[in-house]
Amino acid sequence: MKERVAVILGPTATGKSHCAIELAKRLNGEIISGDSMYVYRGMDIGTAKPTEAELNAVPHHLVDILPADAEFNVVDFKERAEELIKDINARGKLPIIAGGTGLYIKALLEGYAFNSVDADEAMRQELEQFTLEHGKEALHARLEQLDPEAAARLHVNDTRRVIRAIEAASKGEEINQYGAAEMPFEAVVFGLNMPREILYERINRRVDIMIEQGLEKEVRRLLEEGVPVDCQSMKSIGYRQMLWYINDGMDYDFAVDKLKQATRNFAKRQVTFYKRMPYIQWYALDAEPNYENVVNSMEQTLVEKFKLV
RNA sequence: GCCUCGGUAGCUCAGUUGGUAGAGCAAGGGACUGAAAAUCCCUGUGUCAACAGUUCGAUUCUGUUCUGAGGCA
Repeated sequence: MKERVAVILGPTATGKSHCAIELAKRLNGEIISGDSMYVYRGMDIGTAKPTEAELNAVPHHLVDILPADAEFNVVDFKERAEELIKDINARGKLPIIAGGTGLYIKALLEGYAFNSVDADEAMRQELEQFTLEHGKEALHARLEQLDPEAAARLHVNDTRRVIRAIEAASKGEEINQYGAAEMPFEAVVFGLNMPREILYERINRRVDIMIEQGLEKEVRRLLEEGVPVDCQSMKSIGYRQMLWYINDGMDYDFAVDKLKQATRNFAKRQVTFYKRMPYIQWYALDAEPNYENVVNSMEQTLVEKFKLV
């Protein structure tokens, strides 16, 4: 018998967290965050993390589990999420994954077969240095020697993926491109989306709210706490642009515009990614979404599918 | 009122010694298997301000008009 799991995903600012919490209250659920940035403590405003009250309303997992300078990746997520799903089901509750990180959720639901080669920070730095000195073509040529198939698939300029492929190949493995033959879960996957224009307006508004809530202060506090500017979390949307202002002298309003723009671009990338997840049941929302109806519909679907009482 | 310099892609501009035009940014589309809020790829038709004149042909030259900036009164 496969483990059951409900999922709510969608581009940023569509109201995923809200729906997940409502649904969890009604169906005796626990929420597993499927968001790559919610894991970091102290990064609340810029990640649009649910409020303290919301987090306490229903059990949440994979939120605030790591310091801001820690590393976290899709494999960490997959392992932890699998464990949590099993555990929550075993306790007779419903696991609900809510989040926007497409790769995390896709890898989990489709049972991605990752190879066994861990991220090797030293090697990555060395390869980056090599690229600076000899160029992207030379780096790509190295991969060509080790794994011609991967080299053919990866663009010369996509240094990040080329480095990962070399990292794996140097230990005699390849970057896998396959998942489980069939879905490892009894999953119901909901997607929230809205017309581009409306979504963009919501994003712009949400960034304005982040600014009012004190995003700048949050970033300055992280810096004071010694979080390095080049760590993973500080390169994410919101933090990166605030650093342009704080450390690089960019005009404040310009940085805020760039932040809005980056979020809009991100939302578009998310939607593109979800197109490769054909099992998503989409809810097309409008400017004033009636979340009550959406949650009712989700609840009904889950009750039928999982035969809940 | 006069003089000067402008008005070309959503924005900032380039350019055509007259043969209907191209960069950056924005935007759109796509990829994605251990950094994914990351990383990368592809895509440029627009009354060349309007009208008239010269010309085989005008966005390009000439004139007028509208309009922006600066200068002089």
